[in-house]
Amino acid sequence: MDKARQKNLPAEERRNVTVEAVIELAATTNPGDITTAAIAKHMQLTQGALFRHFPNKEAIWQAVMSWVAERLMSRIEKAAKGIKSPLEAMQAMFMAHIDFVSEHPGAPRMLFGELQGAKATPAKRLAHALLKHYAEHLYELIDAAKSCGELPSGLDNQAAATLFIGTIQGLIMQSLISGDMEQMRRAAPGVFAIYRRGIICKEFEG
Amino acid sequence: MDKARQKNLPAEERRNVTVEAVIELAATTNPGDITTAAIAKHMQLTQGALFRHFPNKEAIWQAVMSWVAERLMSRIEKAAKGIKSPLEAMQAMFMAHIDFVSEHPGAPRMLFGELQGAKATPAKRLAHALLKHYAEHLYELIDAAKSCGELPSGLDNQAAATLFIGTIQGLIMQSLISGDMEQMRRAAPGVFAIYRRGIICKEFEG
DNA sequence: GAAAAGATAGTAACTAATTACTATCTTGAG
DNA sequence: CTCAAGATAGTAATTAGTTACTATCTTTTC
Repeated sequence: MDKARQKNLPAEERRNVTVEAVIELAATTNPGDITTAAIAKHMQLTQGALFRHFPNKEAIWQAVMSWVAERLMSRIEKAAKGIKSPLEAMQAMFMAHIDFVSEHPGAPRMLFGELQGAKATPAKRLAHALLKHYAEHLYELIDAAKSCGELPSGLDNQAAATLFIGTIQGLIMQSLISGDMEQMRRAAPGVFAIYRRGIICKEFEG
Repeated sequence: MDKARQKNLPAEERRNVTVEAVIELAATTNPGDITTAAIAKHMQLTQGALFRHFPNKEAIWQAVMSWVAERLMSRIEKAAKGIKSPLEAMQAMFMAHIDFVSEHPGAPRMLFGELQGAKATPAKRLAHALLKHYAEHLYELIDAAKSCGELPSGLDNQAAATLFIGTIQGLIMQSLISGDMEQMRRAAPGVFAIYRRGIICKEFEG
């Protein structure tokens, strides 16, 4: 089980362990402050040994972003799958996302940290692709909901999608700040209920 | 005007210029990557000279956080002042906040960057205080809105406040990611409209 | 025994902070 | 007013400590 403390792991396994180590470290450490030495120490390895499996630090971050993108999207798509009502699917997607980040607090921190950087690293490109993929999925659901009358056709698609993602990002931010990831799980249902009413309700315009 | 390129500024003025330099740098650079050398270069000063006005780097960050807290809160309070309707006041507050960060993109980056750090620096304490102050202001407005019937008494106060702040944070995040601060200004009204309907609307429960 | 994985011991570049020295401004005595 | 004396602000060079990365030797595994 605890591959992290094992020695002489095959290369691919070692790379996986490295990615997990980074995610774990990112849960409590600012991503920019995570050094290769800290990563190595966390997996009971010497610092130089890391470079047997990654050509440079950037490659490690790329691997981490891939990990996050794959796991997050698969979780979300699995959650929404098979739900006929688009609105219900959106809610399931929302909750699955919250679940994921409360299990892996380091994941959103890596994402945000990477996206905030000015320079266009390969890892940043991966993060961008993830977000784009996410938004497309959302647009489809919103359009489907309009088609079947679950959402009013007059709803501003972009605002609705922006607020969906923004709501999650806001929840994450506030949990990161308070240091309590459970807070996010508790607050999520009430917060989504407001969002839901906001996009459904046709009244009170202006 | 351009005090930044002037030499032999009085100490207080030089400190102000330093804070502004940091905010400007933070607009395009990850706060953690801002070095004292970069700050000094941006104000046409030698690196060592900075430490004639600040005992250490942490003191610079403290000064920056104070700057952000003062300016942001004064803007918001001024915007809400004199508006009788609590709901209208909330909207004015929202827009003032968006205005502020689109003028000073570095400000939220410093805030988030500092809050994400694990260790409790003095700057982080300032950031926490700002957020607490902000939330209190919000709670008062929500309660007032309930009292005068603008918001339903059944509304979940905490969820409403969380989503208010979260919505802003989400908008900021997405603008930071796209690198276009104007996007935030454009998206803000539509996004707030959804939020507004969400907290007003009593229907569609469950 | 050969190849893969890890340990050890570096290096060059960078960072915050310090220091000895210089330039500029301010002030008060003659 | 004037100009020396002190105060203030800035420079250039240097420090100790980190960081990503590398070269070489050792161990493990098949």
